[in-house]
Amino acid sequence: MATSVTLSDVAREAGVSLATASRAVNGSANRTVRADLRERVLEAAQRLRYTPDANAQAMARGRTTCLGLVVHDITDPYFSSIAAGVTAAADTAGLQVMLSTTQHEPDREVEVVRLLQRQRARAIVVVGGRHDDDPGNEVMRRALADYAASGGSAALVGQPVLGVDTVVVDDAAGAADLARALHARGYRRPAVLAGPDAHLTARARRDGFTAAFAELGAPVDPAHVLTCDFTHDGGRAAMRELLAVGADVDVVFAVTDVMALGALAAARDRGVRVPEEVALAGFDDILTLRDVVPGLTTVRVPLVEVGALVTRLVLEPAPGQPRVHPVATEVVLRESTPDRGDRGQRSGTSGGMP
Amino acid sequence: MATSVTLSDVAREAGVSLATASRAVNGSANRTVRADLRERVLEAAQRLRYTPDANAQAMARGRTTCLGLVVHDITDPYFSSIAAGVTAAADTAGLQVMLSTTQHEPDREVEVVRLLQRQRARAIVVVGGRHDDDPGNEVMRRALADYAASGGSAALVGQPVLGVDTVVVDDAAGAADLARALHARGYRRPAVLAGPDAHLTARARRDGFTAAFAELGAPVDPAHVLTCDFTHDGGRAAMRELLAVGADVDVVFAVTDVMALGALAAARDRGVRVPEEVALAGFDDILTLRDVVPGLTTVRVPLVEVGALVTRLVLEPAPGQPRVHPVATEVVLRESTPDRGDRGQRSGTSGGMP
DNA sequence: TTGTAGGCGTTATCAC
DNA sequence: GTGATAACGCCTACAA
Repeated sequence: MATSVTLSDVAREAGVSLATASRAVNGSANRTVRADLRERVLEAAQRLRYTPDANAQAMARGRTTCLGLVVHDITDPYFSSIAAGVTAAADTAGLQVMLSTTQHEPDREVEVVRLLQRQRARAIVVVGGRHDDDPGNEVMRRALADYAASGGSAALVGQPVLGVDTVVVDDAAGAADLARALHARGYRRPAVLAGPDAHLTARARRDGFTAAFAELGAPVDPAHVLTCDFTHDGGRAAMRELLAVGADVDVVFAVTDVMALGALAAARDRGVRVPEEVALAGFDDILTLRDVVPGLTTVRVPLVEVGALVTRLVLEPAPGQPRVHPVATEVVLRESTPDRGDRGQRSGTSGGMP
Repeated sequence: MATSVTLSDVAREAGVSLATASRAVNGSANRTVRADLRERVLEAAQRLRYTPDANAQAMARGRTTCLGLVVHDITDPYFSSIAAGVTAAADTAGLQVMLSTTQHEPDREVEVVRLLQRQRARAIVVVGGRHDDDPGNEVMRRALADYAASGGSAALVGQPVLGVDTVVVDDAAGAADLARALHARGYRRPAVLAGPDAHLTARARRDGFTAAFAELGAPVDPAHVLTCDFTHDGGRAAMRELLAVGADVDVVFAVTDVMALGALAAARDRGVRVPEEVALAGFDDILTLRDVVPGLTTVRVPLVEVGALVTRLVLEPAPGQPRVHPVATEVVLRESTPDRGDRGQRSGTSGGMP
């Protein structure tokens, strides 16, 4: 920085030693400063417009006030809500949040952890479901282990496969609850926009959903479980596919709200009305969609709380085994899945898709 | 951090001096290192799992690789889209983003700028419309000036009243375009959920809208211009008020999409159907709403681009007067404001959805 | 090309 | 309670 006032300047101006100035500006641990001296120092600091250099403090103290946050895509309401929880909790703890986005690229995620380690972030929060690929996870696990070895602590929102404390949303149970609720509303021919097969969150939601429907005696047609990207466009593509083949389906479950939005777009493109011709449900209960009419049936995940929780977790690291903190969900029924009433029989002119 | 490998360790391990190690790890400007030596150093670094300390580098070099980003609320799609643009551009420039949220509190905004200055952020991007209160702006202006004096550069997305480079969305023109489009669709009795009176963005949108309607010979009833918070709940409260008095209105313009969502919630609460009983339009064209059915008529602001733009701007500071970079908008007509057809004259409509 | 040494701004450990 | 002074980890003239 061009010309910045240092603590030495302040000390000189106040006529005290550097040490005293330091103690006055940031109350030292045990040492204390005489009131009048501190007054003088503070005045001098103000007069000179002194601003402490956090980098220098970090060096001297051996720790920064930075917390790293890793998400895939900050425009995704899922991540931005969690991010809000993280920033709030970090703020409470007096930490700044360093935000990194990975654009859904695993390599980039590892890279970003390394970057955060360079910054000597005091803690790292990684958000995002893991994939079922050992080599990929292994790289990430290694990066986090390196980071931990350097003294930082990390935590994850996802699945406990990285050797760090993890907040785990009970996706399977939530999806099963949703399935039962839809069944109760009379749906019998569900389809699933399932996301990537290897994505553990997607898989848990898909499996929880299909298992519950099977248990209810209305097994999901395997042909109606569509793999796709875990994104808006993924949902859109899968829905388009579903519509293209004219699948006989009365409700579509997209494993995230954002994917459900993509599905909605596909339906619109094809002129298929939701929920009149086909019902739709998502997962997450993202904020922006809460007031849309017709409302999207979904499974609420307390995203902001999850963010705050994982942050508190990472800031009070526990020795020993990585902890797992489960988070419950709640089904939210809205207009996108109206009651079919007649328990599975088609009513009116349409019930399936074209 | 607990036990971290330093460059000295690497140098010793490689049998070279600290200086050589430094030059090998980060290719020094002019000095170059013999190939075999560099190889040895890099190997040693790898073996020891050396990670450069960005804080130490920042001290030695006199500049960090941090860019500060200040937004009101990261869960708001408006801000998160801009944030995405900022992080992308920052990443391109090799910078990390430090995210701070103000929760709509002006004091907090100033505080956050100071925090960023402590961190010696290389640049600061502030996002958010200004208020029409000189004292408040003066404090912020002062904080940014202090920051600039310390060698950083700042830029703003909002109105050019802070003495820094500013990206200015042409809100008035966008709102006027919207008004004309609505008029062309036959709307004659508009209401405005206007946000805070002192909020310059809100005001520009409101005034652009009302001026255009007045020009078209259908002036907005002043009683139908409602002041409210610049938030979801603000829109909701205002809409509730509007509905409570049974205002004679055929279209409601909320000055942001998020406020329009609040309005939608209020309508739903009261059992008023949109757009059958009253049409609704917003501003921003936030991502999440693009595929909702019925679509929300709005004015598109290229948010991600705005974020990238302001970041590029702040990273190539120009001497002299603060620059102003205007950004144009585009009306997007959707189903929330169907053509009234039978009313008044028609002119060609723009945009629109399938 | 390589090494030496001073300095970046602060904290912390000592004596006093 | 206060003040020198040695770290902290790295970069960079400057000297060799």
